[in-house]
Amino acid sequence: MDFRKVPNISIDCIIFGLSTNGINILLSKRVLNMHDDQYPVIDDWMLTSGYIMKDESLDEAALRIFSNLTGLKQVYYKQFGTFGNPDRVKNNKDLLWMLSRDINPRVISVAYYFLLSKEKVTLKKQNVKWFSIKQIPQLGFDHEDIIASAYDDLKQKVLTEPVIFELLPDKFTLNELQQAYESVLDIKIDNRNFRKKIISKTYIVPLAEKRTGVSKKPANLYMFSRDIYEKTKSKHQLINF
Amino acid sequence: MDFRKVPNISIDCIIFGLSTNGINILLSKRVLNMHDDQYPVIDDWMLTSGYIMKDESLDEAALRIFSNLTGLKQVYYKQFGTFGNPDRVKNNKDLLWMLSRDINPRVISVAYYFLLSKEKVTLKKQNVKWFSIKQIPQLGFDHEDIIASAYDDLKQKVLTEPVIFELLPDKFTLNELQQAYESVLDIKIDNRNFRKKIISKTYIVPLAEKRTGVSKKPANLYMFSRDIYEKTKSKHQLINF
DNA sequence: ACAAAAGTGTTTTTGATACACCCATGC
DNA sequence: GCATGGGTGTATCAAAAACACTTTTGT
Repeated sequence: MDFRKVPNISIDCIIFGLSTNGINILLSKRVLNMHDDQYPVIDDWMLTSGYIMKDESLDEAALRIFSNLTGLKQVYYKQFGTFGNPDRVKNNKDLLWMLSRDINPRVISVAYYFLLSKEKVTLKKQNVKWFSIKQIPQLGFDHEDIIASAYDDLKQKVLTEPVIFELLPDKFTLNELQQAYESVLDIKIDNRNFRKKIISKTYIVPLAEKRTGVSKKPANLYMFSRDIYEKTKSKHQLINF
Repeated sequence: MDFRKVPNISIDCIIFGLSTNGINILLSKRVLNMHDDQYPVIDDWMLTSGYIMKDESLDEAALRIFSNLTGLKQVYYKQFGTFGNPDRVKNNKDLLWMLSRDINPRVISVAYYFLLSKEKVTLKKQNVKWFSIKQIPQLGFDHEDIIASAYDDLKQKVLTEPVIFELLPDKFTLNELQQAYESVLDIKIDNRNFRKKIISKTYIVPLAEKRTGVSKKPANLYMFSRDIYEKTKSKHQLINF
C-alpha cells in the first residue's frame, strides 16, 4: 500500500446501529491535553474520520476506517454526501484541534454511512461510544449537520429500497421488523396491516424457527432473501410525490 | 474573493436539458494541440469541470462554474456523488491532458447535476454542445460513469419528488409533462390515467391560458405551485420496495 | 391463572390499470 | 374538409387503512 495520504480530503463515517432502544450512532472521543493531563482542553465527541491513501479508492478508504473501528466487513454502506464549506470549522476548539494535528482547516470530507444491527459489534477501541440518535451531544465541526443529512438520506432509502434488513440480525421476527421501521422513520404502523403487507412479499421468508427467551410467546423468525428480491422486483415503479 | 484553488479537488457539472427530443447533456470540448494546430492530439468531449476557490463552499463553486457556462442562476441543482478512485485516469489521452494542464492525476471530483428546460439556455461559450443522453460520445476519464450515476439519481428523484418541473418551462401543457416523465424514465404512460392523476393534485394549477402555434388544437397551460405542494404534502409516505 | 407479546379477518376506501373515441383548431 | 394533437369516462382490480380480540407461552 502507498501510505502517503491524499491531502485536504478526509472520510467521515456515520455508523448507524439499531437496537431495542432505536437508532444509535457510534461516536469517537475528541480529547486534547495541553498543559495538564487531568484537565484536557478539548473533551467532547465527533464522527470517526480518516484519510485516503494514495492508491485507495474512496470506498476502500471508508471501509478500512470502518473496519478498524468495528472489526466488521460486509456491512451495507453508502457514500451520501461531501462536505467542504470554508466555515466547517466552527469555533476555537475546532481550530485548536486542527492546529494540534497539523490539519489544513480547509478539509473536504466525503461522508459515508454504515448500517448494522448494534449486536453485531464488539467495539475494538476505547474512546468510542454509542449514542441514541435522539440524544446526540454537541459535536465538533459540522458533524451534527452531517449526521442530520445522513439520517435524512437513510429515511429516504428505507422507504424505497430494502435496506432495513441491514439494521437487523439475519433472522428476525415481524415485530422486530416493524419496530425497525417505526424507529427509523419515527412513525407508528398498524400491526395487522403491516404483517399482511410483509407476508405477501415472497422475498421475506418464514423460517421453521422461533425466537424464545425474549418474550412470552415465541415469535416466528423470518429472513430476507435478496436473491428472490432481485428476481421478482417489478420494473414499473410509480410516480409518487 | 480568494482566488487560490483548493488543491486536488474539482467540481464536475452534469447539465441535463430537456427538449422535445428528450433529455440532453451539455458537454465541453477537450482539445489539445501539440505539434500542429490542424491536427490536435486530443479532440473529444468531457464534462464541464472547475476548481473550488479557497473561500467558496462546494455549492458556490458548482454554481459559479454552471453560471459561467450558461448565464443562468436559479436552477435546480444537486450534489449527487464524489468520484475519486485512483484509476479515474483511463488512458494516455487522459494522462496527457492532465500533464498538459499540470493537474495532479489523483483528483477527487465532487459532482453536481443541474436541471433545466433546454430552451432557457443560450450558450455563452464555443466548444460546448448538447448531446442526447442516448448518444453520448466517448468521454474522457470516468465521465461516462459519472453521467450514468447522475442519471440514475435523477430517475430516482423524479419518482419521489416534484423535480420534473425543473426540466420544463414555467408554464407547460399536460402532454409536455407526460412526455417529460416518459423521456426521463424511459417508459410509456397512459394518457387518460396520467391526466386524471395529475389534475387531482392541487399543486398543479390550470391557467387561463393556452399554448398556440405548436399544434393544431391549443393546449391548456398549467403551472406547478411549490407553495401549495409544501403546504399539502402528506406526511405519511408509504414503505414501497 | 395471569401477564405479555404474538398473531389473526373483514370492511371500506382509495388509487391503479385498461381501454377507444370525439373535439377544436390550423392549414 | 382533413390532419393533428388535445381532451374525455367507465368499469375492474389491487392495495391501503381502519379497527379489536384470541392465542400461546413463561412465570
